[in-house]
Amino acid sequence: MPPHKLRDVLEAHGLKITPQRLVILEYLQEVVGNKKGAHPTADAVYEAVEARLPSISRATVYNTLNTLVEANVIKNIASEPGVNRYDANLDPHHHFVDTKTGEISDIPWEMVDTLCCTLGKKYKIQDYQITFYGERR
Amino acid sequence: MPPHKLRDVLEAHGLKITPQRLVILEYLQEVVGNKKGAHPTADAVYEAVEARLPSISRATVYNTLNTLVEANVIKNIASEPGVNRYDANLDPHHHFVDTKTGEISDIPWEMVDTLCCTLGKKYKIQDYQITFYGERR
DNA sequence: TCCTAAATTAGAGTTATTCTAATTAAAGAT
DNA sequence: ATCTTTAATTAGAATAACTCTAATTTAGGA
Repeated sequence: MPPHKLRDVLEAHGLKITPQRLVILEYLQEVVGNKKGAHPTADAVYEAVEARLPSISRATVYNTLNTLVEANVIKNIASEPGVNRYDANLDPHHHFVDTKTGEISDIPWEMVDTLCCTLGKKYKIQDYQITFYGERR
Repeated sequence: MPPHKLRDVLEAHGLKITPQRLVILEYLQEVVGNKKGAHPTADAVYEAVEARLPSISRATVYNTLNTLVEANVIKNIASEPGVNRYDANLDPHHHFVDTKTGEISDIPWEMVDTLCCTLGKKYKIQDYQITFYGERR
């Protein structure tokens, strides 16, 4: 995604445009779809952006990630217990965790047949996330 | 579950029977199905068992929870990013996270209609977990 | 009862994340 | 273009979650 587009994304969500936010969002966009490194942890984001903007602080990375999640610019995913990962892919999708390698990949929404629901009577579902655990063939 | 049953569970999985393990497993079994406190974090388990066995160490709680997960006596659940919760309910089920209150409840397997899968060709699925986010009606 | 491997312990060490309070910078108004 | 205000950024301290270490205790088989 070109830089002016990134700016538009931030602006559209009422967020101030700063070099730190641009570089973090740029990185998150870049890794979407990568075989490795998609769904980075906060620390992985810090490592990556620190190379591009050496003055950046850890606190800024954490703050920015939280801000982006709250503004619905990125998502926060719970793929593994105790681990906090981020994902700039907002297309509806699920996740597949390779139990051998730990690699996490996206499962397109359409790949999983309609899932429904004796559920709607008791709960108002805002979102749901399927996490598959297994091995690639 | 009566104490001798708990012993049997540990024994059946090749684990030594210790007072610490009994009290931790007992607690985990007790809270299954509770409206609040089911799916406790390690710290919540520590707080609860420390009242019953004041000499118990945090390290033992962490070690034991890991041991029980590895022995498939309990499960480790990834309901929220960055949070590690434990669940002694081994019946197949999914989870519902109330986005208002944070309360986590079980969704029985049958409550969700058959979910399948253009998936089996590419992936060998060992397990999957659906996490619903929303509000109770 | 004895023996040995495994479990438990307190506390130190790590890692992940948040807080604090001072400094800097974005962007609307002049 | 400059000023002003408010929000963002910063380094480092603080906290939380978890693991490691090395000494001590204990379960359970011989």
